[in-house]
Amino acid sequence: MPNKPPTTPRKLPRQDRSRITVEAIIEATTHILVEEGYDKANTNRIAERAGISIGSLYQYFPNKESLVTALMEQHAQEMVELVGMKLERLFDSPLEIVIPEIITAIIAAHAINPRLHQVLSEEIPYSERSPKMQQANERISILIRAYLERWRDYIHPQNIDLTVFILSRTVDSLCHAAVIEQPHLVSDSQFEQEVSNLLLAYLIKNPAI
Amino acid sequence: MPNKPPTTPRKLPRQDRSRITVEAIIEATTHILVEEGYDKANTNRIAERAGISIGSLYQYFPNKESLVTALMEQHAQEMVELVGMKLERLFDSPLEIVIPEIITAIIAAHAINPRLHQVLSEEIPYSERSPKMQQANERISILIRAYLERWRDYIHPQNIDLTVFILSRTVDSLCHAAVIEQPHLVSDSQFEQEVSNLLLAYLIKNPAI
Amino acid sequence: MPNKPPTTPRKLPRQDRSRITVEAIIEATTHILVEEGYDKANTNRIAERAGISIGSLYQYFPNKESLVTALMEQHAQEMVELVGMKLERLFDSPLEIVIPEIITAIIAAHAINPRLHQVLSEEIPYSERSPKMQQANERISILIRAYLERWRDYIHPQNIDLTVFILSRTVDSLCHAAVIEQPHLVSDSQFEQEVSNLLLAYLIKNPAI
Amino acid sequence: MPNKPPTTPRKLPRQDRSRITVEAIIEATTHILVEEGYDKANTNRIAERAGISIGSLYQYFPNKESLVTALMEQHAQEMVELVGMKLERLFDSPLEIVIPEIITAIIAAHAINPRLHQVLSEEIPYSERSPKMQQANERISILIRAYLERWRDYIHPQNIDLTVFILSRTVDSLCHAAVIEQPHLVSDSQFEQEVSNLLLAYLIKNPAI
DNA sequence: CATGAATGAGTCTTCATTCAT
DNA sequence: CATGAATGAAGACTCATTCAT
Repeated sequence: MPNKPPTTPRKLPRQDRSRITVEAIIEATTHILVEEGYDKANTNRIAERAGISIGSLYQYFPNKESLVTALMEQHAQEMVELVGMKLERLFDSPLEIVIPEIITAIIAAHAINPRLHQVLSEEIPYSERSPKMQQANERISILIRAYLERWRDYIHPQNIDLTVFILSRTVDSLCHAAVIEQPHLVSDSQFEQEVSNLLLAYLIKNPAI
Repeated sequence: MPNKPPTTPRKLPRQDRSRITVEAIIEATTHILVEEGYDKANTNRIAERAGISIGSLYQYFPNKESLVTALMEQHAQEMVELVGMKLERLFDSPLEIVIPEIITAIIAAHAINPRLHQVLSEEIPYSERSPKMQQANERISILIRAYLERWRDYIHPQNIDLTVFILSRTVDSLCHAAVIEQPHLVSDSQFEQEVSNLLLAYLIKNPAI
Repeated sequence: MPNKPPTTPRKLPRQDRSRITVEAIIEATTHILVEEGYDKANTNRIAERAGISIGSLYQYFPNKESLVTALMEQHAQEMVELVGMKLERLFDSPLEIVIPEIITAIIAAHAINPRLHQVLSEEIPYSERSPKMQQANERISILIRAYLERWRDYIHPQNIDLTVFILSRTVDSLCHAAVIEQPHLVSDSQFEQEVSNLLLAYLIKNPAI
Repeated sequence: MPNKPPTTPRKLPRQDRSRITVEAIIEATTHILVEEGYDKANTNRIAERAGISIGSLYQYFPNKESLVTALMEQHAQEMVELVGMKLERLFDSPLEIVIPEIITAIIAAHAINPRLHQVLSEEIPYSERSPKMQQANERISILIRAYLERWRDYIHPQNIDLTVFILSRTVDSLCHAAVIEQPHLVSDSQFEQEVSNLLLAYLIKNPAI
């Protein structure tokens, strides 16, 4: 296997001017990705859109891939923080409270820039998923797992790892698909209600629905 | 908007030799896509792998996109047939029978060539999803809908369209993710059991689980 | 060590048209190298000069380096043939005959396109010397060695390997430097005479000069 | 012809700090050239290695070429001094003493940093040879010439200019090639002996070898 | 209808050099 | 005088597509 080029940003911006540049690059990458899609996007246009020279772009990002990676990691980080914050605050709240809250939050997160999420999750080759993203997903799994352990007595399925997998995948894919394919569902509390029902019916021992 | 190039094959192969050529091209496309991924794949290599000249490839497919589209449509068609066959045969069987059967079948379909399914669903730009695929998905939805209507009295959720959406998405994404990320789950009947539980618990009125 | 890109031509030209193209590329490379030097030379200009598109150039040569390598190997091959032919024909002639003949021939070879030889030997990074060139030099050494063994009884120095090294280096560097730095020497039989004297005085046992 | 940029250092370092900086730059250039070769070397990395900013580098050297030129001139100067010192001290010593001494000294000079000498003599485009270097070579020729004149009566070849050319080229190329291609020869007094024999046999009238 | 040589627009990336701070 | 962010021309190389044979 050839040693892959790095995807970590080249240098961390110290001065204010640089930080502005890096932000402009990220913003431009987002914009171009949203407007053109992954494989029509090109670094020259990104630089142009960012209002900087192509050389400056390469001062901060070693290659095209690293631009996308930065965006994906940023998104993954936001998701970790979102779920983390919710679960921390609601650690002692029962499933009936937590599940709808998280669904609402994740839909909201996806709805901020649906097209970007779509490009990021549907068009980026799997090979560009960075270790940092794996870690982010890992951390989310750990958070969910801890919560499920806390409420184990009230939960029907016994294989916790499998449950974590099913939960996280189901929520993510349904929220994603809703935002992309059925945007009208997003503003519809019925959708959130039904997804909650799906998960609660599965999870809860002796459900009283 | 620039008038997009066609994605339908240029001519239907009437003669045997042509059909063989087309099949070779499809096979080669599959192979290259699996080995290299979407954006490392190129038409010259596909032609080479198919054992024909690049010129001949363009005799049958007007452009690169149409190759991928053909593959995706073929796959979509297989899925329609799969679900269609199951539901037709099991139209009068209750959910407890149908759901596990379909899950098993879909997992099996994904497991035939997991990497191909991955490339097809994760790396192909959305713009290349053809109308035919939409129709295929549509038809699956119609089949599921019909089945759910048939068993409406035993089903808890009332918004059938929404239920179809949730069902199809959940099954597809879980099976897909299982095959790709947790291949060990595939040969594990527990996984199928749990996915069935997830859906049955949601769907069935007064479940007796 | 990263796996270096290949320097062998991509495909051997089968059709006449292709052979003409390859020849045009070689000619253009020579021309550009002579006119601009190694690091001002660029593939786009070479293609332009060859009257073909840049794409065609890359059909036959996988990268810039391979263009130069082809030229160097061609030159090395010519040198092997030159020395080989001379030594074969003159294998049984004494040093007093062979040395001047070879010097004359090598000067003539260098004088055909002095600037090209200069660029090839002075500006090409050592790293681009291909195995084939090593072999060519090796073969020349073997030829010289065989000749020296044949005439061993008349030769003063005893360490043949060292003598081969000294001989080949001296002839090559003097002829090269003469053609480049003192072109007026080239048409001057005195120069050849003196170089011959240098080597003969060294080699011949009990010289009668 | 475009007016070529200057290759002389921008300002002579009067203050100590400046001289240290210039030396650091030269050292860094040497290091990068040795490690990376001429055309992988770049000014940013040289500045970094020198521990200064790229801006400061351009304070002392007007362009990349001038860095290399400074190095080459330094090297040429060393060679002049080396040969000058030897010939001055040994001006009245006969060839049998002088030739081996010079060969030993030149091999030693090449052996200090073989890779640097290689890069300097094999990879630097001819266009970057500065007038100062020509002068240095000129001065060496003058020194050798003076010595040969002094011992003219004992020397066989009559054309002194040609002899100077042959001598200097032969010594330089053999020492260079030995150090680069046959490093094992360097520590071998036999090599020096043979090169001496080569030259002495040529030069000395009625040799008594 | 097959071939495959040819095309060239398009893309990533480098690096010598400048100049505002 | 030092800094290092910014510049952008330039160059290597790819690949979908065409078309003469």
